[in-house]
Amino acid sequence: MAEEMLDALDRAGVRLTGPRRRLAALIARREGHFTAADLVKDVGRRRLGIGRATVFRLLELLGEQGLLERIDLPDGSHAYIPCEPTHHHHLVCLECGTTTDVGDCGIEAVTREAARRSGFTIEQHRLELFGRCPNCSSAN
Amino acid sequence: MAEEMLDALDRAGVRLTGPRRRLAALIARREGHFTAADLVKDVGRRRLGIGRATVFRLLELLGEQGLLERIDLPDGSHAYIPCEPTHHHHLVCLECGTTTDVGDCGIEAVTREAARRSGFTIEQHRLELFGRCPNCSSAN
DNA sequence: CTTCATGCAAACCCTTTGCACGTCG
DNA sequence: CGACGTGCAAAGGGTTTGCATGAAG
Repeated sequence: MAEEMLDALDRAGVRLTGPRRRLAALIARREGHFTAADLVKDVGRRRLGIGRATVFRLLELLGEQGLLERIDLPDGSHAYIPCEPTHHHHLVCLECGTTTDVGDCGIEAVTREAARRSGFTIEQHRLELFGRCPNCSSAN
Repeated sequence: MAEEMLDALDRAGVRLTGPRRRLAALIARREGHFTAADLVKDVGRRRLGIGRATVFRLLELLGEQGLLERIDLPDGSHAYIPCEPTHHHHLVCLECGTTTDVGDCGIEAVTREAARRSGFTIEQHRLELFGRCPNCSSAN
């Protein structure tokens, strides 16, 4: 997973520096969504000596490559989730933070219908689903 | 429109003070989405002597009443749009900022399908559609 | 060796909070 | 009059930027 990221960065023509390798490893070992602050904390805890700026810069790079997506949590804060660079939507567990991707599920039809009703030309859409993952639903 | 807001605030038991009346008027005369900063600028331009804090506090109040919704633009920034206090989704014109509400459009089926595939229990969803409104599509 | 990346700190937003004063009902 | 609302300034997060130094190819 970390390799996948590094490969993509390599293909994008950016340098595979030490900080980037170490950060990619940190991201890969995360589960579910995480915030930039989480990563910055990880970096500090492990005394990796990587600066805040570098963290944000790598998050942006990975976002451009489609390996990371920034989502907006219901409380308005931002989080990142690792994902495949194909079109999809996110399911976020509100309890443990786990995320899953789902494919189309018929949303095309919804956007077509909305376009018909409104007269808009729809260019992009964002669908985020929040709830409880199988684990957290049954634990409850 | 401003009256609608004031009525709702009244019903909610908050005081209809001068600053709140003036702010409601400013919001009512806006078209499409706007940011908190936009409102703060309006306030300054007209020398209404209303503080930043009051703007944010009213935005929050109106949000609680369901008359205003905070949406996340594709660039990650936050904006507010006036809307009806019923469940719906937003269509945002990327060119002029106009917004429209659309009702269900079949999204229930989509969430059910996503739940089935993933095993998640879905508690809330957010769908935002971005594109061009009839005006801006034809002008092009 | 040249270009690109880094760390640090400071700068910048955006939003919230504390508090003394004003005002609505 | 008493509770609630206000403006101001300061504090607080999160994110970006400027710049001298360091590493990659």
